[in-house]
Amino acid sequence: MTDQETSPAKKSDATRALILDTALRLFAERGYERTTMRAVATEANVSVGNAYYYFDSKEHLVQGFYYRISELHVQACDKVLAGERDFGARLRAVLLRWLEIAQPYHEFGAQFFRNAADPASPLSPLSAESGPAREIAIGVFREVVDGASVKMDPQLRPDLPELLWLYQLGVVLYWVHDRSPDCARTRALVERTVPLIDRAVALSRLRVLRPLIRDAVGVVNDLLRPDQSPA
Amino acid sequence: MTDQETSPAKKSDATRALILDTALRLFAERGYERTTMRAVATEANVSVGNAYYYFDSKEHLVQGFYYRISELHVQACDKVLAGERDFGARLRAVLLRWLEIAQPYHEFGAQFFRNAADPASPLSPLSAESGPAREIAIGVFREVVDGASVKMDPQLRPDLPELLWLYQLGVVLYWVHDRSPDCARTRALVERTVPLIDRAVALSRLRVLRPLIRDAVGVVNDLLRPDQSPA
DNA sequence: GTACTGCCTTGAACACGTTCAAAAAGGAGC
DNA sequence: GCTCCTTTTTGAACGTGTTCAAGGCAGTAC
Repeated sequence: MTDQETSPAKKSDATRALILDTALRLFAERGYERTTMRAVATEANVSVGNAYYYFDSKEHLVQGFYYRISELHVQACDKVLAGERDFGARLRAVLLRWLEIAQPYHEFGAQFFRNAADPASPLSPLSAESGPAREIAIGVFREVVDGASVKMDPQLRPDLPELLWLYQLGVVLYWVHDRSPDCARTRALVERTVPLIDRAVALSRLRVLRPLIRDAVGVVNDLLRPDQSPA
Repeated sequence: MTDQETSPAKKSDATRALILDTALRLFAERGYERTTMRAVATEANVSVGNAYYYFDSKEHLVQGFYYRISELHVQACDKVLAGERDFGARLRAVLLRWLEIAQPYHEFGAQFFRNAADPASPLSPLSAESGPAREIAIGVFREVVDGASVKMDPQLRPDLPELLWLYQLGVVLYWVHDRSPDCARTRALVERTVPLIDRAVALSRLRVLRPLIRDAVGVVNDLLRPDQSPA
């Protein structure tokens, strides 16, 4: 229940990293279910118990995946966002980039989200333990918004990155279910919903809509803030 | 992978029902994880193997829960919806009623949604196997819409029930995470989001919003229809 | 050197979901 | 009654995640 080694990293790190790398490789190769802890241990040349010394459970190995994807995504987004100023185009690029990066882990992604949906799991994107990774992910969307030339309800702007992150969560959920070749359907979802969001954001300036938006943002702030919700 | 006894019900039904009842009782008493198949079998006075003769897996026992809740909810909604014509009030009543009915299974609900989020699982609310139960659930929202005196974009009306069902899925997801006493936070979420939806539906008649709504409904129809999406 | 202390490593053992070959219990036809 | 076939029932055995008592293996103090 404890031991979230994010920065202190006391325990010998070489072995830890070796085990994690081995696990992620096997997950990608065979999928999550078909990768046994015994196999991970054997391939990493350690004992089963030793793997459990570094990772509290098989699920905890998955968190490495979450971090890795986030890192790669942030890197990739820096390049992708460089020349583009249009909000919709920026959002689209960021989402499609994520899909590309995560593609090798597609089958495995199902298991990831199975855990993520379990509130008891430390892997839930809303859990305190996922806080740092979540902040990074939301940061990408802050970048998308801040670097874009787009007019919108000023009340919306500070919270839009978080809302976009929630939207991405939805896209990922769809992606996880997606069995179409090369996940074409998920890409279609992005292509069709990004313009909708783009237009909705622009429309947020309409006077009639403002009170609605203000209240909606209020609900998100009061009840959906990860740090205080709902646990 | 087969054997979804929904209507044919060849196998002796008494034993099957006994096992299911026992399981649901134990789930409610001890939670899902702490209820072993051995315990279910013992309490139901059958052998472990026999339980597996009637239910392909422990997860399949959970589907019984899904059906039971749906049934109770539909029944309860008939009464609740009788006198009320206001859309917001109807929606609110239906959602709050669900929370009351599901309350005894709150801890267990976590496990339910863990399964539900797994696309490979037959328990996913979007899966073909959950089709009948889903239709019933959406039917409740159709009833909410049809019996309400509310003006809205006519393009929206046919799809609104399904959208509301998706919204309820979100509420349930929140509820599953909710650790506040008596799930007060989830009830607060309902109290605050229902008026928002009520206003949003009313605003759907605005000319400027119509194209946006039309396209959004189109996306839902093309890409979120359970029967063809995304699998 | 020896002893102590704290980190690391081990693999056997445990718990629980699941499978399976075999046996029991019905039932149909005679 | 007996035979043959299907449905149901059994419990031992298997696979896998996880735990744990025991044992190395530093490094430090003396």
